[in-house]
Formats: sequence, C-alpha cells, structure tokens
Amino acid sequence: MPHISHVAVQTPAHSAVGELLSYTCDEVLQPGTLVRVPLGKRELLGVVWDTPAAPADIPPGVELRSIACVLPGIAPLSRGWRRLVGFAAHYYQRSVGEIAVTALPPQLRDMTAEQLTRRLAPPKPAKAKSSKSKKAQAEENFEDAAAAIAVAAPAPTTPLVALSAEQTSVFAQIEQNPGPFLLYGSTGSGKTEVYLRAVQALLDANPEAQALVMVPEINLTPQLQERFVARFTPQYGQEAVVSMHSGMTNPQRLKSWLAAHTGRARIVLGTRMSIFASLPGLKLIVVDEEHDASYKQQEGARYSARDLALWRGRDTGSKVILGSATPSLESWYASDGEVGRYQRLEMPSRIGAAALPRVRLVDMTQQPKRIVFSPPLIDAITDRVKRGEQSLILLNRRGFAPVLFCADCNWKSDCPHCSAHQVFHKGDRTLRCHHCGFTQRVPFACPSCGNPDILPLGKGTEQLQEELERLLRNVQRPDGDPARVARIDADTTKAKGSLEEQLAAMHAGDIDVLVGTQMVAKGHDFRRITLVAAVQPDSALYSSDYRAPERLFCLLMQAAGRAGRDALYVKAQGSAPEMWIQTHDAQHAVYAALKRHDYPAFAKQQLQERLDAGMPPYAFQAIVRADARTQEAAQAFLSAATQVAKDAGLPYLDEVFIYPPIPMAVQRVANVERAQMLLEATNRSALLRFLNSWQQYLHWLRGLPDHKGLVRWLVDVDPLSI
DNA sequence: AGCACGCCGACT
DNA sequence: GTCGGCGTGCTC
Repeated sequence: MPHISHVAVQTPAHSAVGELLSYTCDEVLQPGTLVRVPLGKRELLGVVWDTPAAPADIPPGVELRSIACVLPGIAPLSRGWRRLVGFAAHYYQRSVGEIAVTALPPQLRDMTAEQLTRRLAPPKPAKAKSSKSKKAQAEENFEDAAAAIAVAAPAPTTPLVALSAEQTSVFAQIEQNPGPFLLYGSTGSGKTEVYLRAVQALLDANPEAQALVMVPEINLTPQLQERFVARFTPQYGQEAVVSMHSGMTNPQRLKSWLAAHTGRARIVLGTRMSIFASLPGLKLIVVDEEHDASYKQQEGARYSARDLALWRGRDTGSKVILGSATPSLESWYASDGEVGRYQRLEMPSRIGAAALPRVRLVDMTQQPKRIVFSPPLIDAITDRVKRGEQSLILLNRRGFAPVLFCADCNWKSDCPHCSAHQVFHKGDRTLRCHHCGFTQRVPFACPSCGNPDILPLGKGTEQLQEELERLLRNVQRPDGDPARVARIDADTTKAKGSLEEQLAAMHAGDIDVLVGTQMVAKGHDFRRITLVAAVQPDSALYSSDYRAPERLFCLLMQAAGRAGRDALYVKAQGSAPEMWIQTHDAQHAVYAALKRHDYPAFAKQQLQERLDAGMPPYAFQAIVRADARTQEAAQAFLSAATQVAKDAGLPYLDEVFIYPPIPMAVQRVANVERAQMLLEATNRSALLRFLNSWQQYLHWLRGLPDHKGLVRWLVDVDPLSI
C-alpha cells in the first residue's frame, strides 16, 4: 500500500490550490526530504513537510499522483529549518511552499536527479571539450565557480589585533550572557573585530558550530568576506567561509548552500536571503547594521531578515548580535531599561582616537537663492582639493534633473505609464522613469507646444558633478593637476565590477571630489576623506513617511562616519574632518542631535513622538495593498475586504483598527493603479491571528466577478513605510 | 505562475 | 488552408 506525503511546493501565489499538496510514494519519506513532484504538466521541486497516516482534505475528484523522485545525495532539511520556514510563512502571510522553495538555491529547482548526482560526484578529470551536452556545460560552469571561490587563497594566519578596553568588555559580556545583544557602537569603533572574536570563540569551542553573519548589501560582502577568509580559512580550511547573496551565479549559490547544509561551511556571510540558509550547527547570528532597510524584503514574501534572525536565534538557542551605530528605534526600545528584551552593549569610542567629524550646518535661507552649493561649502571643498584631501558629496537623486519643464505651456516630462516624472539623464540624452524603467530620447522641443526651451527642474547627481567641475575648474591639486570630480550612483555602476573599479580609483587618490547617492555612504572605508556634505537633505524632514527622519539621521550619521576615519592621516594633514549640511531648517531636532552625534537623544525624542502618535514600536502594523486596472477597482477590493471581515465576524477584529483605503504615494506604476489600507493593533498576536483568518476571505473575494479588474493583492506585515 | 485548450486575422 | 494572437481554466 502506497504511503502519503504532504509536500510543500511553490503553488501559484493567489490561486485556490492549497499550500501543501498530497502525493503518494512507495516508502515513508522523512520530513525535510527534497523531492520532485508532478503538478499539472510540470515537475516541480518540493520539500516533504509531513507524512500523515491518512490523506487530509483533498478536494473531491482529485486523484493523488506519485512523487516523481527523491533528490539524491542531500540529507533532509532539519526540523529547525522547517520550523523557521513555517514561522515565516505564518507570520508574513505566505504559503509554506513559497518560502521553502525560494529559500533553496535556485539551481535545485530545475535539476533532475541525474544532474544532481553528477554534480555531487567527486570532480572527475577534465574530459574532451568536443560534443558537450548542455548538462556537461552546466557542470563545467559549476566547477569554474568552485575554482573561482577557491582563488581566495589562505593568507598566512593573521595575528589577532589587540582589543580595546571597550571591545574586551563587550566581548566578555557576549561570552557570558545569552543575549540577544544590541551592540551599539559608533562608526569606526571596531564592531567587526568583536564579531570576529565571537565567531572565533564559538568555532574554537565547538567543532560542529556554525555562525551566520549578515550584512545589508551585496556591496559590503567582499570586504567582510576578505576579513573572515583571512582570519578563518588558515585554521578551518577553504570551505569554512562561504557567501550567500543574489549577486552570485547559480552554481556558486548551490555550492555555498551545500557547504552550509552539510556543515562543511562554518561561517556563512550573506545578505537577508541567508537567514534561510540550512545551518544544522547554527549557534551564532550576527546582524550588522541592523537598522538597515535592506533587511526587509520588498517583494514576494516581505520578511524582515533581522526579525527572523531573532526568532531563529531563540528557536535554535543561538546567540544573536545586532550591531549598529544608529540602531532602529525598535531595537533601541527593546534594549531600553526595564523593557529590555535585548542586552544593550555600548562602544562609544572610535578606534585610534579619531575624532567624529565636526558638523557644520549651512543656513540656506541666508545664502543666495537657487544655488546648490553655498559659497562657504565650495570654499571648504576647494581647500580640501588644494591640500590633496578628498570630499564626498551626497545627494539622493540620480540623473541630471528630476523633471523637464516647459515654461510656456507647463508641460512636464511625466511618465506615460506611471504617476511620476521621467528623470532627465543628460549623459545619454534620455528621459527615464525610475519606477517602471520606461526610457525615451529627450525631445528637442516641448512635445506639447513646440517651445524649444525646455528646462531641467531640480538637481540630480549628474548635474552636481557637472556644476562642481565648473566651480572647481581653476582649482589645482598639490601635484598641479586640475581637480577631479567623479560620480558613483546606480547609473555609473550598472556594469559588473564598475563599482569596485570606481572605489579603487577613490582609494588610490585619483579622485578629489566624489558625488554619489547613499550607496557610497555605507560601509566604505575611504581614508583620505576629510569632508562629507549633504547638499539637500531637507526633503526627508517633511516626508509623509513617519520613518523618514530616522532614516535621514542614520544616513547622515553614517555619512559623517566616512570622514576622517584615519586618525593618523588626519593628524598629519592637520585638517579636522567635517560634515557639512545645507538646510533651510537649521533648528530642526534631527540636525541638533546630529551636531552633537547624539543618537540616544535623537532616539528618545523620536520614541516619544511614536508613543504620542501610537506608532511602532508601541503599535503593530500591516498593510494590505491592491493593484488593479483602475484606482476604483483597487479601493473597491480593499473596502470589500474590510466589509467581509466584519460580516464574517473574524476573530480579534475588535482589536484591529482598519483604516480606509487610500491611493499609494506613487499611485500608478507601469499602468497599474495601486491602493493600500493600513491595519493597526496594540497586540501583535491579535493582528497576526486576524490576518491569518482573513486570508481565505481575501482569496475568495478575488475570485468574485466584482473584482475582475484586480491584478493582485498582497499583505505587508511590519511595513517599513506607509 | 505556467501551460494547456480554444476560437479568430495575415501569411506560405 | 495553417501559424499564432492572448482569453480562461486547471494544477495534489
């Protein structure tokens, strides 16, 4: 008699097909086993979830099919991993199958048992290159990737750096206490060294133990990887340190995943996706720059890798270290005094006694109108160039100008598919929509009235670079060469490796002034920068998003951290590091706190505002979003959803406040109208239970003829912006 | 989401 | 007469 397995497969996101599908199989399969199963005309990767005694509620008339095969050579995924996936699915309102399958390396999805067997086999001597099958080609790519990873050859054992008194005490606290920890340490205080020590202590003490170290962005993994490889591969071998992020090729990802799954990898470094790595020996999780918004997935399952790290840590008995110079208000609150779910550890000093930069506010109301660079700022930059020092100019807007404008007829370069302007990119003479990607040639004259004088309105990084080149055209570096201005943003770094190239030029001192978006404010260690300037940061202060001030503060603190990182250099040069901020609101609390480098004061003030307004972390939120052909249809679905919740008398409805539907800030993207509805509760589990019971009604509503115009709906639990 | 089946316009 | 457009229907 055949046995039954419930298998988690990636079923269509919004269809009636249940999340676990029943299949027959000849033998009892252990939960966690990777299998391939038929679904319709396709064969999909699945994970055996449980093996019930009797088949569960299968719709009438559905014949059970048999599991196609078990993926050979891969041990079943652990209970711990399945608990994590199950929790994430439940918490973020997605199917188990979707989370489980997307958490696995993509290559496993479309590999047959035969291909996998070949891949797992020990490397064979190279075969003749002729008559290569597609399969063999893939295999070769895989071996190449393996070789590429192995290139990072073991350096001679790096001697341990002596810890500062602060580091020593923090490290001791981590060793002696269960955590979770919030490591609050200013930029340059040496948090990474503490992570390294914690990992080292763990690996030395426990030959099975594994550590997961997460960073917000792919860009930050190479430097971190270098440090971890140098520190650990001499002792623990080539495969001890692996990376996991979306920038890797599929064969690389599979290799890293297998190394972690089998326990050969002792340390996994990665971006948010690595929270789902299979780590049977997991004992330590580090979340560096824990406040960073990149930890929240913004599509598909909208999980927070930081929050899941805390859950996974608790579930598996692993220590969790959250690190930041500007913690999220949630984490700060959770580590505050009596509330204290986390233990707060502080490292206020910069290593090497480098001073934090002096913050200089330029009151733009006292400066000439309509200028981007105030004269005093230009003077300061000029001085830096003459002394051979570097400056970093930050502006959070790509392109030359955010919009083109016709003064005669008021025409603006609106995107035909979105409720947004098309941005003017002067370099390639295009108008580009940053929401849907729609690109056009810049018109020679106003498309509406024919006026040849269409004007760029506002400034982007491209224009800043151009303007700086003009303003500094007569300024010479110490070597007599003219000042060099460069720009780093998403446009200049599209090509693979170009970011690294440009960063290298900056490090080499080939560049005097660097203009960039926030991507340069993060993590990069430029030793010769003594001036950082934010030219137009005010807009975040007046944003409708209540988290905007917090993000601005973090960004500016982080940017300030770029200046004067090298104390010896600063000392030799004799110029004090400075952070310049041009503002029309010099009295603003955000800037006042920044001037004193006073995160605690800023956090206290922000938390008070949150408390008064009943916002997180004092309340819990979720957003339901609807995308439809028309705004009316999108809102109608959300209204109907609210109504059905009331009609059905869903549990915990009285503890959840449902706001009316509103259009999103960018209402239309790629010809799809978007609306959203905010849900709020003072009790997290009430909100969660309500959402869970609501979900089936949302599925049901979607199928109704009244909601034909609906394209999709989605739930975002703990949204980052509303 | 895929991948089918199914019913109407421009091509060899 | 076919090739192919994407409307709608199903998948343990």
